[in-house]
Amino acid sequence: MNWKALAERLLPGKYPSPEDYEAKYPPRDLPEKAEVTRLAPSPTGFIHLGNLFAAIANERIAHRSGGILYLRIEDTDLKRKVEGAVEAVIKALHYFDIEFDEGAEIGGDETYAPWYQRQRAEIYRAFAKRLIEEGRAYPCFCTEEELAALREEQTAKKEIPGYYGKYARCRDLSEAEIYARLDAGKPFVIRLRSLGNPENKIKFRDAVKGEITVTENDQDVVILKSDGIPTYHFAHAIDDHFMRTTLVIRGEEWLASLPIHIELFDALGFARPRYGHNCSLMKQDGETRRKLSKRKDPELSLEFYRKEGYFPRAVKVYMLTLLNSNFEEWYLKNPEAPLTEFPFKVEKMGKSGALFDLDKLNDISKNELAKLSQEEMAAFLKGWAEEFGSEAQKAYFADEEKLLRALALCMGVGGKKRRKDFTTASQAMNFIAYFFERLPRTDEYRVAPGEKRAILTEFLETYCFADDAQIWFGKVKAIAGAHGFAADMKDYKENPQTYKGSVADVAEVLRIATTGKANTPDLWTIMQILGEQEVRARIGEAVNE
RNA sequence: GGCCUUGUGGUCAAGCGGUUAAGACGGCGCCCUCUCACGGCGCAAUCCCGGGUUCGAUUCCCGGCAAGGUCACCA
Repeated sequence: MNWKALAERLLPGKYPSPEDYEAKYPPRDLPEKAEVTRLAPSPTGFIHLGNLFAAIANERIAHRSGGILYLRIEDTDLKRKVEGAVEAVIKALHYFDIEFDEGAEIGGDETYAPWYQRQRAEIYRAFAKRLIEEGRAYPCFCTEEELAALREEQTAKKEIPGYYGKYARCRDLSEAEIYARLDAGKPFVIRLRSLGNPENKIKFRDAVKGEITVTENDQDVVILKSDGIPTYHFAHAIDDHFMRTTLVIRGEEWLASLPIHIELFDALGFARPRYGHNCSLMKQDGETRRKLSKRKDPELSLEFYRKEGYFPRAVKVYMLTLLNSNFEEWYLKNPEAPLTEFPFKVEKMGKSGALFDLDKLNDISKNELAKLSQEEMAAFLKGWAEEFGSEAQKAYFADEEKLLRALALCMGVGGKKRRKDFTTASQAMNFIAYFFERLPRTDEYRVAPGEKRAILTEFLETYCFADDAQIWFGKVKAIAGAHGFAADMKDYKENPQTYKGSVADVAEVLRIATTGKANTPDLWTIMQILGEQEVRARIGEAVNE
């Protein structure tokens, strides 16, 4: 077999040599321990938590080590392409403070460009041609139907499905057979001629899993599709070699194809990068759990968190607690430190998939929001309201002074005694809404309508808008006493039967009348912010309601 | 089914031959208290199973079992 001639027939023309490429994409000039990592999404435009999860790991590893994080777009499958997807990825990750050093739509060092695989067709073909010349790759003319039939046959016979060994029909086609098909214009793909034997086990050190065993590959995988575009496996080997990736952090779904990649790197004569296969985020699905999926879990898209108004740092903190088991402890000790100071370690990454826990995220969110200053909170809420809020919510920001007072006095925002009532911007907006609008009552009065009217009327008649909280509450107590409610809680608890209720019930009437809700922050403060006129108006309405 | 990975409370997990088996979330209870929230205190709850090795296994070995992943001209 004249492989050289066949290679020329299959991929005609002159291509640069491997040495040319080595010179064109030289090793990066970086400090010794620096890691080059990458994110290599396909441009579907859909990013979810799992992508963010991996992105944070890659980003931390690269930047903690003084290395590079780049963005490569795996657009070899046209069917997956969505317009504007790359920008969407960059924007979504930017929201979580993940910045690339180079890559698609980023630019940076042009040495390793282009970062779209479609634009790198030449290099893949050059190496495919090389493999054919060496007899390590060959054309395959099998049609999809033939392959499907083969798979069926193998499955029926309970054999391992795939294109390998005796099933690799095009593997040993004679020269005459090959040229006959070529002359007939039959389409073909290029396959790797695998030299592996699955009986052989390889010990492999994975950066996150540790020592693992892999089985040698024996599948003659497709490296160039019939349109001349590489498959993932082939593109991965070439790109990660020439983009000089040092550590490939990727989802563990890739572990199964690691044998292919090992053989490909060897066949190509490239030194392998190190690999770290991180576990995937899981979701409880009925009785079992499964990997988060794009199809089934739209609520786990990053967009969901933006819409709800989760604070980006909170999501990041949660991801970090799942990513590095010692992060949580570190964060407890260093609540104010920038996240970038955490000594992120690949080895500390979990080996088994964690169930996504919304309760935990919510807890973190509350705490993160409670750390914001008034200005930060206002800016965050405003940004959210502008994009996702109702007209009314946008309007809250018109009265900035009231907004800041409400935030500070009632929510404790900016102070040391913080409330943690809300986990998201949308909740926060609902929580402060009664400062700006007269909301329909959401809670029922517990006291009888007559009692309610009497209490509210007396509140309006007596001077109850004192600028001192103690005096104000003294008045409320007085009203309670006058109407047969216990003014003192201890009294009430000791002799509940002597009273109609307690001052708590009286306060609740006032609270519902002015805010519509039975549960709010300190009522006196709320009244101060609303102003006497507004309070009188609201209570006046409530009397006759 | 083959191959690979993983198995500590409901969840995330520390631990790596001898521990009262950390901590966090959630749950429950108590305290604080005009409601809620915050805060404080406390409680319940875990080493997948079976064999070894060992004076001693959650930790090491083997075998089960279970869960997850993967077996495309998709990534």
